Amino acid sequence: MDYNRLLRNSHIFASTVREVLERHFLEEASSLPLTISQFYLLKLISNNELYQVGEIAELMGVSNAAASKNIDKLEGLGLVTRTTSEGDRRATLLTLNPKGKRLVQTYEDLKAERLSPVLDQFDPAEIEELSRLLEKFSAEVFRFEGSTGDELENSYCLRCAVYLERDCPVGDILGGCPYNTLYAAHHPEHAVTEGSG
Amino acid sequence: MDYNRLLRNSHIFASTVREVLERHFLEEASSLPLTISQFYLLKLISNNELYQVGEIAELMGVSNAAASKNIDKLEGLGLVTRTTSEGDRRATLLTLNPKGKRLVQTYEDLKAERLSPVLDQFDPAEIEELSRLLEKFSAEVFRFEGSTGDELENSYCLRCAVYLERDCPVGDILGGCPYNTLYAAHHPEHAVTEGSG
DNA sequence: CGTAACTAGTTAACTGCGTTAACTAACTTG
DNA sequence: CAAGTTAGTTAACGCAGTTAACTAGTTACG
Repeated sequence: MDYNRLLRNSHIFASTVREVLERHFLEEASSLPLTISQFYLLKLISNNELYQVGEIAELMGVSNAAASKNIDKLEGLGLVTRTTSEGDRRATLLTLNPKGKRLVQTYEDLKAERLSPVLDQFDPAEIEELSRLLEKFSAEVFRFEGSTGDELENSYCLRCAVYLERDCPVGDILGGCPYNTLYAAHHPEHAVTEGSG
Repeated sequence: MDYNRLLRNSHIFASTVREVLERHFLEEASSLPLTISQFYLLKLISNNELYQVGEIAELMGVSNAAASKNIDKLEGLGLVTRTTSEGDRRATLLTLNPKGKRLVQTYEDLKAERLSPVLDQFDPAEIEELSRLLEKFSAEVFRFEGSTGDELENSYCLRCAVYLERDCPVGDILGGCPYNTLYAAHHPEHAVTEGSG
């Protein structure tokens, strides 16, 4: 049955992404005992240095306390550095150490290398179509979730900031993705204007 | 860039499946404090009663101890019942109570209802194509993982038994999916013969 | 047959990551 | 400048997983 087949393949795909692309490739790229979450944190900082602890917590969908403890660990491993912000001395800014930069790069390189033969099995048109359908499915799910009465904003965190581009339709439906909001705050000169989604 | 777009959409899709279809729909279907894993356990039993504790542990990719503790919890909630096997008095067989059956059914109904308007946004041909591409991607990832020297069998658990059909190409590549193996043990009369893909 | 080796399951001690609540320090407001 | 707010850390706890030790039942074989 089509419906069951789609559900099964969706589950298997989701598990494959998490277990192989996210967990296993990370384990291969580094012998450090990092969880997927901790590596996300690293990637977030590598995308945009000078995040504050609270911003990181929001992008990861966890409490400040959890973010702080994860940062303790990454700092202990020599991957990131805390600096007190000059402008607001309560705030702690995060930067990536060379060791952290190298780890992120090693992971990205390994993933690209491992995925390359996989993607070679697909037509470019198939890749395009898969991308489109994945995006459409996610967007439609949230569109209808939003119409069942629940508050959509802040009720889900897909931890998508790690991969997010500024014009992400799923993020838009989710009620202004936090990445966009923070990006706008960090780069006021080219904030995403509303309605551009 | 195509590659990044595919990675981003894959991550978002994977998170959507996990956070919405698996976690949120479950929370909506029941106020019981069940984790996704504990609900999988319930679904496994609902697919095939009389599993043993160790079989459940293998299908879920966790230790016997963890499976046993999860069963404690489900038993405490009145969802499943342990029975000592007649044939082998060391073994504990698991059956679903009416309350457990109802919970699984409520979740399935709710998921079908919520997904129906989502799927209406797609052509049947698009659904078909999405299913095919999801399956192909997962299968190709594991095919190449298998060729990098690591032992494939037992190194990943996608917890796919919950959704698995008997002829799953991903399971085959993973080195004989545990579901098939156990299915054959439980139903020797129509075991999947090797080479049947 | 009867002991040795194995197997199924549970329990105990521990780890790791999350939570909320309490706290400190710094900033803002009037 | 005192009152209230905000950023971050720390403490106490919960929950799900692990390995190791244990109990009880089964199998193999001298």
